[in-house]
Amino acid sequence: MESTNLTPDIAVQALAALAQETRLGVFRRLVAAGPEGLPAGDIAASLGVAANTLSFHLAHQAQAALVTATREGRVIRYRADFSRMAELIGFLLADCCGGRPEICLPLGLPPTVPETTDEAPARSCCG
Amino acid sequence: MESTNLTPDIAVQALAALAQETRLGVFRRLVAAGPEGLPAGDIAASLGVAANTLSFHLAHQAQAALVTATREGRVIRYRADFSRMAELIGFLLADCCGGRPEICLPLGLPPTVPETTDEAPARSCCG
DNA sequence: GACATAATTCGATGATTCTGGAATTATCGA
DNA sequence: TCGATAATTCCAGAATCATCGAATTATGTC
Repeated sequence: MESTNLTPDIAVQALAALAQETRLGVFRRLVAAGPEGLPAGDIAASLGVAANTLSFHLAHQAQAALVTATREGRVIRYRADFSRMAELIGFLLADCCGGRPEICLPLGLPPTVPETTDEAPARSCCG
Repeated sequence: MESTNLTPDIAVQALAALAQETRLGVFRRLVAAGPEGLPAGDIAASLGVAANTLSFHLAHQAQAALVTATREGRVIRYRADFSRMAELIGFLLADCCGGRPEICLPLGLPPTVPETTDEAPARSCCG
């Protein structure tokens, strides 16, 4: 029942896909955009970088499986892939927190599991 | 009551301090070493890199506050700083998980908060 | 088919990073 | 003080990365 854990190699790749100003900006915007994601052009405009520069970074993130791309006519829409992010965080908690994940989970920060597990508002958003 | 959240700039710095093969190797070894940490020389030997190369990477990680250094005679001992790692993970959960941290916490992975929320068992272990 | 738009790939350039040799600093022991 | 050890800083070279202009591919519209 392990949540498939990343290898260090893959973890490095995923970390590198976020460890740069433009790239973290891209990802945060995609996260903020939610399930709809954003067209590549919108991200580029929002960040003020050239379209080809953005493609360069998106390619990295797609390679790392942190984002997905779907063509919609002339537009290519990007979305954050939360499952990969979960794997990355899982790796950090497992491998970088001394075997005690709880010491790296800011106390009471996230309502890890809200009192009522029944209906979480977040559903298919991050498939 | 926010757990001091990292700025994107600082988060990039912390991510970059891990997003490289040698550096992630360093950090994982420090984590595995536990509270005792490791002398710089031991890390270098364990990773098979030159001492000066290791210093270069350790400096990055120290700058990012992910490791701490204490001199012990001729040896300088390094330790992983879990509080910084917690901040990093906190940032990722808050800013990169669509406002719903739980979707990035591999289900039932860590016993996030044991049944009793009052007393956190993990304490001074990690400075 | 011809044209316009969205995005990527190609090519080049400047900047940054990673690495290790050599020199330097700090500590310990005799 | 001298020598040995641990680690860092200094320096240079090679490699990688980030950026953007130009060309290319893919799609939609007329």
